[in-house]
Amino acid sequence: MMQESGTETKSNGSAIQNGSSGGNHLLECGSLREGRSNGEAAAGDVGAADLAHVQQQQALQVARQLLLQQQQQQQVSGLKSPKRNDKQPALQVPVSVAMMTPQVITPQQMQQILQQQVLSPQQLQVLLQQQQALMLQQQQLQEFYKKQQEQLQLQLLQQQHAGKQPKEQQQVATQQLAFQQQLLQMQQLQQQHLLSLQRQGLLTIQPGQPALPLQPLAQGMIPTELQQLWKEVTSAHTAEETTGNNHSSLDLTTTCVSSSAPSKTSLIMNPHASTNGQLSVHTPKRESLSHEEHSHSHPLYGHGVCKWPGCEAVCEDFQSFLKHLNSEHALDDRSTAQCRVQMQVVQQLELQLAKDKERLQAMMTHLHVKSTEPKAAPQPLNLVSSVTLSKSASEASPQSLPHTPTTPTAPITPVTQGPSVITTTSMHTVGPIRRRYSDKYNVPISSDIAQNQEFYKNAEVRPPFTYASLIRQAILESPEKQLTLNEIYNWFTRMFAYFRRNAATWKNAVRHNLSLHKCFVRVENVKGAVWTVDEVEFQKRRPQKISGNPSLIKNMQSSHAYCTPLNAALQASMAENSIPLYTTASMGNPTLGNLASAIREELNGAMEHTNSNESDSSPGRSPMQAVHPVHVKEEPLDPEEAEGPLSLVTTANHSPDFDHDRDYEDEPVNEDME
DNA sequence: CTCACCTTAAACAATA
DNA sequence: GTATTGTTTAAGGTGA
Repeated sequence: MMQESGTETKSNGSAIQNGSSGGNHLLECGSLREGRSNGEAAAGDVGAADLAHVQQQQALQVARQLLLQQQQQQQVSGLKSPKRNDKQPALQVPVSVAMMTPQVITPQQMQQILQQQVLSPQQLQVLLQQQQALMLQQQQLQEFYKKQQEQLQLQLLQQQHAGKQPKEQQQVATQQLAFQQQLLQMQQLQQQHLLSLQRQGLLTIQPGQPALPLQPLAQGMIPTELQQLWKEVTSAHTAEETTGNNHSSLDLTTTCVSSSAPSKTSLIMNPHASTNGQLSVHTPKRESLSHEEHSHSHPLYGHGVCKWPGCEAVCEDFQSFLKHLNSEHALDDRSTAQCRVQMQVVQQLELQLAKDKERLQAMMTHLHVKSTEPKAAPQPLNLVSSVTLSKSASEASPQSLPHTPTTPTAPITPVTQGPSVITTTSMHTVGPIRRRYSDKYNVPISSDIAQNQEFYKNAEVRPPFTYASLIRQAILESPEKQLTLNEIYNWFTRMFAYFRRNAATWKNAVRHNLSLHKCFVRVENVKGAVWTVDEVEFQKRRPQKISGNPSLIKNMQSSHAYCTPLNAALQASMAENSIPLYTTASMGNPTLGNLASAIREELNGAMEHTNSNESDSSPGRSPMQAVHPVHVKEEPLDPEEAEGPLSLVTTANHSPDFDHDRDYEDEPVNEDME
């Protein structure tokens, strides 16, 4: 205590400088307005998902053309074997522009929003959710990718065992490489586009981030559409097949002789190749025993249906499936072409996976989120910008260094671990900048704090609540609904990393608020004095502000609009990959589940506010969760209290969504009081 | 512009 | 005497 106060007083001067009110308010004001306008602007992009979808369609079209173009080109150029993936004359320039547009949306929106640097917990929640969704996406993609690989390998080996020349496979692989080259080209073009965006200031890419420029990699096609493409190719094949079989019916097959290297590389590139090879050692052609043994695990057979891409023929049993496989999917041009397309699908998925991984990493990097231990984490580069705060390094939260949004941050600590454990400590924030939305928008403080508990504990984010609200929350969380001043202090420091520094300032504010507001009642105790909350008094000041105020509702909506574009982007991102929208419940991580529920709550809250004015004063699930009558009141309430809107209190009941857990390191509150 | 609210700062007194 | 607690005033910012 003595120590603390010592540092307090000592640090007071500089602390005040750092957190000088004038500058703070300026910043706050700026960020607030920016945020709001941004939110509104973003609200206009609600259709981003649709737009992205349309663009995806366009991109698919272009991709088809691209494919054919490539085929023709290869036909023309004869045996030119595309070995190098890095350099290739650009031939489909406009294509990639079309293809990249959809993906740019998401990170761009994110960046724009993130540029404010003042992230409301909800925003962060959405971002975290997005990250989690991406992880799930990747998992699904990986599974899908595995399956495709298995199919592919099976087909290849089937052909091999059929005794046909390896030339076909070489062709396949060569084609695959060609396609890959094109994808790489598109990547490059996208990177160029990204860079141009960066130059225009549309994107803030921090120089220290190697991952970010790779962020929007080629991602034109989504698996379903690739499947569609597959079908198209297949049907085209079939059509031509009927007409004449001598000529290779598909352009794909006619080209590319070249060396055998490509086929190898194509196999090498796939980590599953070996296992798949093992798996498919058994020739489908021969109805061997081994096949029967593996009948249950045959990648091309499941649920009584042939899983050959585009087939879906019903096979009663495995035997009939084998017959079907040998008859319908024998080694011919069509199967070869299908196999090629399948390879492309796999390649595309691979790229997609890589892209999403990088995107995820870039997102997290941009958010300065580290999954590593906060304590060992090296300070960002820009820590020099705030030498004055270095004294706080000894305090619990080392990351107390504000930085400007434009400042390049940090040695990028690669986010290797799963993002589920997101330690946001590094999102040191802008200490003084704040945004009080919850008080005004009636976002329940209890749920906000509960759901963002870890966030507030680790990140030096100023909670968007007034001191009065926080104090009240602290008191209401206590078992006895009463706290000493010191216990209130402790609650602040325990719950919020932000309040682990500049103690003199905010402690003074706490005391000031306790004394100033009538809603805080000081109760003499045996051991001293405790503070309680007069809920009626506390609620009294709210109605005038909130109830039915259309502008407030508008604010509520605009604040809600923060989520909308992000959700749209999330959905767009999922739509990109034809991955169904995850229910938040499916997210295993409880923290993210909380975050998701927070989002839901916010949405619901917004709806409530737009729908009913009555619930404003005690909105939803009672914003001020526990409207417990104060246990003890020594002094009679002010006469005006009698005329207070008592109805406000009626709806409230104690919802123990944030139960007094425990770790009150402070001595328990004295129970007997005067 | 006004008003209410909020934050920060600071002076001061009472008390442990 | 010092630190803590509590009260009060003032100044400045924000948003309706």
